[in-house]
Amino acid sequence: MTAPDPKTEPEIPAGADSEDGAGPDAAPARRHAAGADPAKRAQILEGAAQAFLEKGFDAASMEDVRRAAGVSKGTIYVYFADKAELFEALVADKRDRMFAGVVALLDAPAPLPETLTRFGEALCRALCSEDVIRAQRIVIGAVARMPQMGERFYRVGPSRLHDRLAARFEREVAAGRLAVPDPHLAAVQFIELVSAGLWRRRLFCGEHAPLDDADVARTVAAAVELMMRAWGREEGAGGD
Amino acid sequence: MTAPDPKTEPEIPAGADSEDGAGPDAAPARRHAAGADPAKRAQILEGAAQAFLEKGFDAASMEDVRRAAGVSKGTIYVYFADKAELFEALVADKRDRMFAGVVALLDAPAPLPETLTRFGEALCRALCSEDVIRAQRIVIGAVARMPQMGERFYRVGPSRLHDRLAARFEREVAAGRLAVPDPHLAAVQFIELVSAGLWRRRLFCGEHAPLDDADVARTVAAAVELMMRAWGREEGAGGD
DNA sequence: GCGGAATCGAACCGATCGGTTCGATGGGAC
DNA sequence: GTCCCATCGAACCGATCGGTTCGATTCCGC
Repeated sequence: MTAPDPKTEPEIPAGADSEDGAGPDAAPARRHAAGADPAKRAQILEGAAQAFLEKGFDAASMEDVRRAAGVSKGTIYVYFADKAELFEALVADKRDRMFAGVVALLDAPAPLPETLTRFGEALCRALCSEDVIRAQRIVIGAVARMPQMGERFYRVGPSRLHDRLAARFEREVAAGRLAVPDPHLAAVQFIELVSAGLWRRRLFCGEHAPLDDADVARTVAAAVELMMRAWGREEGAGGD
Repeated sequence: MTAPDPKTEPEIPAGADSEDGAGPDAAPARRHAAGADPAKRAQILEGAAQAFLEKGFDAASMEDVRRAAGVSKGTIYVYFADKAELFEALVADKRDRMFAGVVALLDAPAPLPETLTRFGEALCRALCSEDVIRAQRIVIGAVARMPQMGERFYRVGPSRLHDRLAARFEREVAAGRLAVPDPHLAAVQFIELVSAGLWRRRLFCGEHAPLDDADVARTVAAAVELMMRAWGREEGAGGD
């Protein structure tokens, strides 16, 4: 319960959690203290994901979570203090996993337009995927009651992306390949453009607004083109 | 589509509802059928706005609404079938009122950059204002349970703006003042850029991410500059 | 095989909520 | 003044939910 909790936000741990089903001999079945079995914890989180993503935070009852997770209700409360803490843990888990892959693409040595395209498509697909959209809806809907969660989500997600992309832009400017006057602002713009018209629509319309690969490709290509036309130095100033 | 729904969306009724407090002699106090008094209805909606915006859809109880509105609980259920219908009516009311003013700015006879700036700033301020942010959070959070509401919100709001701005772009292209190859896509992009980095941040971070006029001006100016540099024909191709 | 701890499972509690009911009230229409 | 009806207000109902309790069970460590 928000105690002198030592879990300082880990720097996006990429992938380092498989300890249950995968490794058959790594750490098969040690005895764990109450509420300290990572496999059990993951099992609960998985059930929570199913329940919350299907019904939302309020509508999903702890009974739903229990059923989906296949554990006893009491056990859940051994691992998590209450419903809110469980949900926050779930969000933190999925969030870190999601952004880890995307942000890495920014350091590719490829030319900027190519890197932007790859990065943009990955980001767009991630942000607009069904599960992530559902999760974001729930987080956004819960911001009023759990402000720190939304704030963290934004800081670890979009905000970090802004900074990393801005850094890449600055490198391009330094190399004389880009003429953007405000790299950070441009980064914010690009990240917005990458899902222009898609993310918001999916957020409000859900399954009634599906998106295919063509949508993503078209949107990202347009974003890259707009940026390069405006600020590119090598190939953006010509005709159409 | 998706339904032979007879209640075709009214074309944004602008302003045509004041019948209560304002006019002291217009229609002072006629006897109304049960559930047919516009003033009473507005009173309930006002209370609902207070309650829902403060606590959210689930957390706000009908008792909260009743208290804020200053009416009897039974009366509420004379005017609205249930909690969901009340909320939908509230959203429809605020939504129409909000977009009406913004969309009108697009038909101004001023030059494109000036029009875009005015339109963009008005839109950005509207979308990011405290109440609207709160309302959007609630709508988004409720999409899973009330899909048609989110869909309508998007269709009457952002989607309509896309179309209207695209039409303006097309006019500019026809007049030879703009070289954008896909006006609708550009419109989507511009509307996204207008609140780039502001709307999403406000949505997730709430009051911890306030925005002042300078933020709005800077963001919109950058959006206009980006679009005009990329596609403008008269003044965008020059230096920095 | 034994002891012990983690987990199970099912009942249980207090509180809240959406929605209903019904007699009292008060203000317009005549 | 009188009737009428929309509204009031307060109690009430059934259901759900978050969270707790506690004896039964299972399984690890030895």
